[in-house]
Amino acid sequence: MTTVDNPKQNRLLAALPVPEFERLAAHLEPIPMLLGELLYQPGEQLQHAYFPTSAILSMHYVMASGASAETAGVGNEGMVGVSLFMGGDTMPSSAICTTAGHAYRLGRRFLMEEFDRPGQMRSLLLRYTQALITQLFQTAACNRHHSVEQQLCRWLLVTLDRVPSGQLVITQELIARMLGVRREGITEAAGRLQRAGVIQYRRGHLAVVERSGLESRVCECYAVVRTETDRLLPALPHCQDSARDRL
Amino acid sequence: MTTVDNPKQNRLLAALPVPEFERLAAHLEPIPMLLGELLYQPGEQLQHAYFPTSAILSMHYVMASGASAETAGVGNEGMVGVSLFMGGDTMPSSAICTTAGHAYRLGRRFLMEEFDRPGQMRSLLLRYTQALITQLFQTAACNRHHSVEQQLCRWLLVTLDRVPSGQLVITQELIARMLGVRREGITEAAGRLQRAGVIQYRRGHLAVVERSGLESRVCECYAVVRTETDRLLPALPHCQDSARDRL
DNA sequence: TGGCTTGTGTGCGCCGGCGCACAGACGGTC
DNA sequence: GACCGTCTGTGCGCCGGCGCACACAAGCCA
Repeated sequence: MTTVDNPKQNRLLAALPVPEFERLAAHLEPIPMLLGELLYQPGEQLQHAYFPTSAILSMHYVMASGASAETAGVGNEGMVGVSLFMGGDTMPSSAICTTAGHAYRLGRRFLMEEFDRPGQMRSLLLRYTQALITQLFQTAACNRHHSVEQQLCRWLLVTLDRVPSGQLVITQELIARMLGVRREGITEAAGRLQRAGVIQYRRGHLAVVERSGLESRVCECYAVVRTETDRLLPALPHCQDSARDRL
Repeated sequence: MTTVDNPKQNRLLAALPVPEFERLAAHLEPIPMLLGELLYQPGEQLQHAYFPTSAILSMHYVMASGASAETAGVGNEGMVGVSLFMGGDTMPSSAICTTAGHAYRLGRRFLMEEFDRPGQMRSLLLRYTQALITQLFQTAACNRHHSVEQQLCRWLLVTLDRVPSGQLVITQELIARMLGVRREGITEAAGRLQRAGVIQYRRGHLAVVERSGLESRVCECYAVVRTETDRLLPALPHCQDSARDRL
């Protein structure tokens, strides 16, 4: 973790004009996020919004039967806690950390104050919410129509966009739980990808070797969400540099 | 259609305080909506927001393969056009009318003006957006884990909430396209429901005979969305009366 | 009435994903 | 180095949903 800890690695925070950023900066707390850490549970009143920089968070729904499904992932392009400014306070979903890293959190009160003030923050948060809605739309359709292998490729690509090194620390078991499918299904699909030279893995570690292999196998859903997110949210300034910060 | 045409049959419009409602009322146009009518297509800039009173609208995603899936339905509790005030203007989905009836539309400019003004409208629209997000979450999870029969029951219950008479004009073919499943799958599931005395249908007409039968077969998703929507949005005043307007 | 369109019922074979069971392999720990 | 928990590979049988094909019925129109 040699990454310089900087709120501006989050696309939303980085897009704020100086005065708004300064106003918030005093209240942003850097928080190390651990794998599996629970941010909120269904119906729980959130006390903070979380803006990931290097961490990856995930919004889940756990069914009565215990089966679960990730419905949206959140990386440095977004935040967790839309219900704070949407007015509902709570959600029937939960959020956990799926890749350890850093995030900044902002107290509920400060977020609301900034949201209610005319300025960039509100517009950014709403645009992000629309990107989130797009992701949910696409996940719903993808769950209905696409194969486990396609969904695995999509998940890998999304994760790759957030972890430029392509070195993931994750078990097949966990990926399966995120996608809401069987662990063996992931073993098989990942085996095919490995034999094709697209990825390589060993016990809890997965490396993407050939991104283009994923791109040729993935369903359209990846591109739709990515394009829409890029359309809605400003890019990180010098994003290639920040991607290299870690080297 | 003996229903009195009144914007206040829409839960969002009905919840506005008098001055805000009056300000908007001048710009609300009553629009008859026909079955199958297309409100917008992917990427198309919406010129109006639509607030259904008796019509039912549906947000869809159509995949490259032609397969489609309804991701959210919109009745008199909501509106179509969140992208207008979320700031993205367009969406990668489309919306069509699935049950003929009435809606009120509001020009883009008036909606934005009202949204930018401090008042109830913004808060209501945001709370509705959160309800929509809940619906998308649940649809994604439901598509992953639940059977066609359960999803059919869910769809019928949601529709029933919006068409209190329980007399639907719809073909199995159309239901199948909405749920993104095979027509034969609906025929089989509907056949089981009919044999159990829960519904009754003939060529393009479907009547719910015993609501409790649907409730005992449906998955949890129906209740989650309904509870959350009721929590987030104010009820229609005298809603039982308005439900009886049609008799 | 007859003929046409459109919706519905049913019977295949097929395949993807599930649930279960168990063997092997890896990588920590003592 | 031996041990053990965890992760991964593989082989079943099963079932739900798909795709296709075709028969039949209902309603519409001439």
